[in-house]
Amino acid sequence: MALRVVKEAEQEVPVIGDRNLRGFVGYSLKRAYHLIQADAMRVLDPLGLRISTYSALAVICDNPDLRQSQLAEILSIERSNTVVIIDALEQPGLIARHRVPNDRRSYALRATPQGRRLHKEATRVLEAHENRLLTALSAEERQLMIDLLRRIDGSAFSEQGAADHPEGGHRHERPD
Amino acid sequence: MALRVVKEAEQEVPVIGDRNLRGFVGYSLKRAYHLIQADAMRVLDPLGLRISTYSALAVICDNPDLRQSQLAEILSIERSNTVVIIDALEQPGLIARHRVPNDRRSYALRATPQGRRLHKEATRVLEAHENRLLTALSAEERQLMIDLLRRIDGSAFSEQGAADHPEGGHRHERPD
DNA sequence: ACAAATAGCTATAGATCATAACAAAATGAA
DNA sequence: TTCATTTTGTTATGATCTATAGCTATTTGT
Repeated sequence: MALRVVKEAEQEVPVIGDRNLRGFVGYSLKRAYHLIQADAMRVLDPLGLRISTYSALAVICDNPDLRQSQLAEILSIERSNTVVIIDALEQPGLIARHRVPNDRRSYALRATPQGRRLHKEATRVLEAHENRLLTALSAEERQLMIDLLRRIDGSAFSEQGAADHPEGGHRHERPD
Repeated sequence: MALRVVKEAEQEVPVIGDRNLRGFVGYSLKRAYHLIQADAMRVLDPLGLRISTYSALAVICDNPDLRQSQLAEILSIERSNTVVIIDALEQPGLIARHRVPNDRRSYALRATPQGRRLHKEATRVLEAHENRLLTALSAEERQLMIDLLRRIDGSAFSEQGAADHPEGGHRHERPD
């Protein structure tokens, strides 16, 4: 399964692999994310959830009567993408779109009892999944990692970010 | 500017946001990766590169005469996906597929002078991009992050199978 | 009253990754 | 040698997540 060394003469490629790429945070980030994401997908699949639907369900459970735009902002995704996610949660009856008395445009999202139950179970499953994948890190190191990661995407806005990007920045806000 | 507060009476949703999701390393990983990936894509675009093609170009530059399967293994992607990436690099003349004397199945990948030049420039651009996005982290913290991340995807194989490399690397092969 | 902003929605596309199946070539064993 | 197996590159296809543009209905603000 590892690479087969050329047994013949051949040119004997001196492999240094991805050593130089490793200097980039983004590269290691990508590799680690890919591993975790694939396994999370795997363990969520039997529950009928994907990563995006689990995240949305979790936020909705924790923030009753949330609007779809608020959900989009919390998860840093586009409003348009929340629609299909919400659909996927509403269809099996995990959440419900309730009308808001004073605003007929928006919906108040609320998890159903089944939704809350599934969320609980999915959370357990995901905690087991992280414990399985992160055995190489202590609890302190995991928290440290979370803190470091959070400082990355926290600084996207606070560090004079959103104001001076006329175009081509990370878009979460439309100052237009 | 986190959440938009409802201006009217409304139900005043008490927003706790994604606090519970933040307990998962995977969630913060995803957010941070998404930010970095989007910006990396943006800065690579004018050079005609995507993240996947840059990564492949970098590995090919550092490992002359690499085979496509080896590239796949180093980058942890499927062989089938290397094909289109290699195509995208070969078409503008950044790399070339050379025939291998003793094995007519495989190709020896080698970067052209233009490929090496573009790789150098793209690397500078990406370093600037990381310096811009990671201002919240010191150099030591960035290295710490890389180390922590690497321990995640390093442990993916030592878990049960691949009793190969104790040394931090990935699974390549034995140079001997 | 009416322009502007907001909420949700549809359609579509790009990027990454995985899987299955295939042909040509190399390998290994009978 | 023959022949089954493995390896290499390849094609086709689908899943996931994300972004963009444009649309309708509603609300807001002047």
